[in-house]
Amino acid sequence: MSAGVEDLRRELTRAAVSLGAPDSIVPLLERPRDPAFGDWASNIAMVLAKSLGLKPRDFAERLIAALDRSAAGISSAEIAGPGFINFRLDAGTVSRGMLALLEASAHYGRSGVGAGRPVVVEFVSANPTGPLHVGHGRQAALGDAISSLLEWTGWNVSREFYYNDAGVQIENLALSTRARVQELRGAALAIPDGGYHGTYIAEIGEQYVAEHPEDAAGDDLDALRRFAVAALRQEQDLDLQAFGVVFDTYYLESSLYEDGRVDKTVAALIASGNTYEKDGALFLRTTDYGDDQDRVMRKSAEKGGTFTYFLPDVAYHVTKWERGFTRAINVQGSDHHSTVTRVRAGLQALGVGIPEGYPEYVLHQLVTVLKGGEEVKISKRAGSYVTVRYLIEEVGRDAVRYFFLMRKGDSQLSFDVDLARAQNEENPVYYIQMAHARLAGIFRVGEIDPAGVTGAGVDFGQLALVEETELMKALLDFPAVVANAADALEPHRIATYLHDTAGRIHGWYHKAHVLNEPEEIMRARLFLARTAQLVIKNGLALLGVSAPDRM
RNA sequence: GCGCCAGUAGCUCAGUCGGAUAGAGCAACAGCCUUCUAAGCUGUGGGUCGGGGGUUCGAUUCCCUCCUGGCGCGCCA
Repeated sequence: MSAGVEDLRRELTRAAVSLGAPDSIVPLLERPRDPAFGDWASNIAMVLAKSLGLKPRDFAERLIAALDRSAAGISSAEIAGPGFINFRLDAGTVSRGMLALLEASAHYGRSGVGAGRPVVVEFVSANPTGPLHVGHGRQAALGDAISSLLEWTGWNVSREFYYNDAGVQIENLALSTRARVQELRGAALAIPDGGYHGTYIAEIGEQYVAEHPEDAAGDDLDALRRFAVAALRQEQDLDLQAFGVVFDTYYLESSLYEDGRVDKTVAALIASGNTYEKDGALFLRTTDYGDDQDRVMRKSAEKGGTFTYFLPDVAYHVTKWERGFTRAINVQGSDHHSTVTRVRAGLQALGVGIPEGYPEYVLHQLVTVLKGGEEVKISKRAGSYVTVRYLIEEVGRDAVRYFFLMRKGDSQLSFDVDLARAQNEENPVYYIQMAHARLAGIFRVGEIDPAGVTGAGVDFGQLALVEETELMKALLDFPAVVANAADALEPHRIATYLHDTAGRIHGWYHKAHVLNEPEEIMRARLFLARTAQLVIKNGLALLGVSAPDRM
């Protein structure tokens, strides 16, 4: 956590408890809006005063009297307004924190609350029926950043991609490919209902014929299916590569059928007594677990007698648990939010000890794409949609990543392609990268090795500008920001923090010259430049965005 | 009809466990380059935090209700 703050929190707790507060009290410490108030503020006196039968300001006074300032690492504590207590950290606390920052360097911001426990983060999980579209892009950026946040807070993360390579949609893919193959031979195009109309299917059809001259008519549906799936998987892999996202595992839906897990799961659910048959179909009593209606697991014979999608989904999540992932996070589009209750219900119905909130879900709102001032409809059927690859080629990987991460997942996102392209010079990601590049420029021009900067001999008294003290405070906040963002599974907090911190760096850079200043000043400012650079670089790394030394 | 998400400056959005004068970028206006990157900095203007009620020392934040928008509610996946 932020250097000094935990000491202050601990000492504040001790003092409050000694005055009669409950042991469980955790004082809230926050940055005052106005830095003139101090470094940290607490409302603890207002929270506790009533239950202790005191006026807030009176209680605050006793609390301050009970504080051991040196243990708390503060130089002053003042009562303000209705009963806030404003604290100022002593100089030693700040300088120790800054030295610890440099010491940690590339590791600064990491913490160990995860204690090496395993967590599986599932994201993208696109069906192999087309290239990745802009919605997958948001999910890829979000899932990867959440994974990084968890890694930075000590979790043992596995990034997983679930492939729906079984079932109706793959059958439709095979049939659509066959229709294209037959079209090549002069037949009228006959794409089935629920099939795929995109022109990329035609390209796959051409490749198939070229590589399978023995089946120029497309009679072998099995071979067509395998070929099309392989081709689209490769396309998606290339998309992910271009985006810089690497998965640890790919889990195939088809394997759940092959190894009997689907059948086993049905049997277990029936044995649990949570199912019933109606109109020839097998239902699971999901209403017992909060769903608004019971769901079909296996269709009636007249509908084919096959399983609905959600059964293999349950079987799949059982494997996550059995593979030792006591924590599982699914990143999905909000259009799938109805599956949340269902999957959890299925896992609970099995009664195998999986906790109620398993898996956790991060749902993001959908992305609309604007182009030429008009919304581009994302439709696989019509074959018209904006791909991840296109966005990357247009505005670059860093900008795409940052755009997808700068907003809360709960907010709808409208990605204006023209604007993103035209915005090249006013893009927030460049603003942040520029802060890093400017700092790197100081070392380059001064011919100083940034890695050689040490805290030795730095006189922190030289860093007395408001821009400098405020920047140091921001830098010392970074670990707490990372921890909070990881806890909330909200990478946009890192983006917001970086933008704010970059602004402080630009302001400082403009005001405080570094090179060719008197020795003491230059040494202190080089130290600040180096530490600020590290924080920006670490933060951008968390988001999967590069931190160039020169722009 | 029911469920989930959202509604904050002209636009796009932040706002942590309820705190002090609600913030940033873009857009607008006025300034700043012989010194480490002007992809930058400084300043100005701009708000019924969707409406109404409630809880309390205090509500953008919590509760209720209504309005608006997106998504979902299938023996599709």
